[in-house]
Amino acid sequence: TDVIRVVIADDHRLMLDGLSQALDSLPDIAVVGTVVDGAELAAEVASKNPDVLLVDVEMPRMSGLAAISKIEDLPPTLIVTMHAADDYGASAREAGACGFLSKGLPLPELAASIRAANAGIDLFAATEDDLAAFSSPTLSSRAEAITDREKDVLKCLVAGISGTEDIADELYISQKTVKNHLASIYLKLGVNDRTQAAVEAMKLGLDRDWA
Amino acid sequence: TDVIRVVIADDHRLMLDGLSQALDSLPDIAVVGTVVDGAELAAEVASKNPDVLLVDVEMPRMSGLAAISKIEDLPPTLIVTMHAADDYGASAREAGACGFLSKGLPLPELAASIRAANAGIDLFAATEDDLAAFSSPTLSSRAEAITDREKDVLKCLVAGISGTEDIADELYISQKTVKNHLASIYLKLGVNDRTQAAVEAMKLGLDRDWA
DNA sequence: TCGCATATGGGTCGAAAGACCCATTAAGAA
DNA sequence: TTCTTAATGGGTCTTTCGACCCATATGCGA
Repeated sequence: TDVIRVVIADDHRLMLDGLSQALDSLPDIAVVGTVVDGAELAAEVASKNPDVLLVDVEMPRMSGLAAISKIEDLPPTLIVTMHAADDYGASAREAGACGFLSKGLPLPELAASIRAANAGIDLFAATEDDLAAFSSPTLSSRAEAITDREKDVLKCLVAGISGTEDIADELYISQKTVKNHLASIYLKLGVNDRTQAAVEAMKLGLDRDWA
Repeated sequence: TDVIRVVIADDHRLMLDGLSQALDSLPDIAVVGTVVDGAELAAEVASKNPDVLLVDVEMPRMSGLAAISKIEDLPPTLIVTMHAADDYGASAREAGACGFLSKGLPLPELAASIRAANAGIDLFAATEDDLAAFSSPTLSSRAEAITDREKDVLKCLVAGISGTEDIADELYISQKTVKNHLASIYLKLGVNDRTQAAVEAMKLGLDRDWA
């Protein structure tokens, strides 16, 4: 599995920059291009050839919907809007979009939607259960085996709680149990000590993605 | 100088999450709290005690301006808005804000504004030149003091070389010298062991920036 | 019902880490 | 020149870590 290449269009730089960096920090998503104006979108898509498009409806000069309807070979496209209502829902579908999202959505759900769109799923027809399947990043296989409690221990590590006793206090378990979880983490991540485990966890983005 | 602790209020989760992560990734800014509703802002400010507030004007239930006017001991506060115009400029100043920004602003300029606000500067009275002084991150003074050789040791840590002996072999120095460098790193980063040092190094972006 | 994995816990023991004391050399800055 | 700092090194001591052995309860799926 390769990273998902995304192009974002939004006239608000703060939204654009913020989203870019947030999505880019996910291990399985790469923002390969951004535009502040619907009129530039077609050219950007042509040159960058992204896997998924993220387009704001409300844009000066040319609306998001008008912009995407001008694009040939439109990649899976998600429309985002300020407004909660699906005022544009129908027209978004007509324009060729495969999903319609509110900016009120939490970031992890946007990420899930991007992964779903990339997988060719029509978000208009999808249920929440369908989306749930894409909620976690396509993790490296090793990390998938990490259990909930082991994640808690890793979270302590990246939070600066590195001593066995401190972790035990934080999680309300005995020091022995902490050691057991750590030993099991070492096995699964292929490392030898908690320092390497913490570094691996951060590299895999485990400090951002898990709940 | 310590990191600038920021609380963000915005009803759009995407904006909130995106901004949080983007700002958090800067070495000198930490997002310590977020609220989706103006009504919750006062409580969050009271509990988190941030250095700077970032507040969206447009919010349901309680507007950003109404929210901050209710807060006692208001920290330096920046108002952000969707609209380019300074429709609210005057009222923002009245409400106690020290700056008024459009969401059309690029992220680096927002960061500069946050640093300026933290320094007690009134953005309403500031010129572009004043802002320029804050364009680069106030390098966490702690990290500045890290010497070349200490950086080498940190690089080993984030590269998965965590054992004293392994580091010594990698750098062609004695184990004792490694321990000395580590001890000095702990002092400068304010941590107690190599695991926390590795995590801090990655959070500060030291794994990307140094040659 | 019979596993199997998860999560919890115990103990022992050798190796490693970290805290404290210290010295020497070389390079710059005052 | 003198003073500071970085970088190298030594020794000792206590605490912690990680490896290995083990047990018990729970829940879930075959």
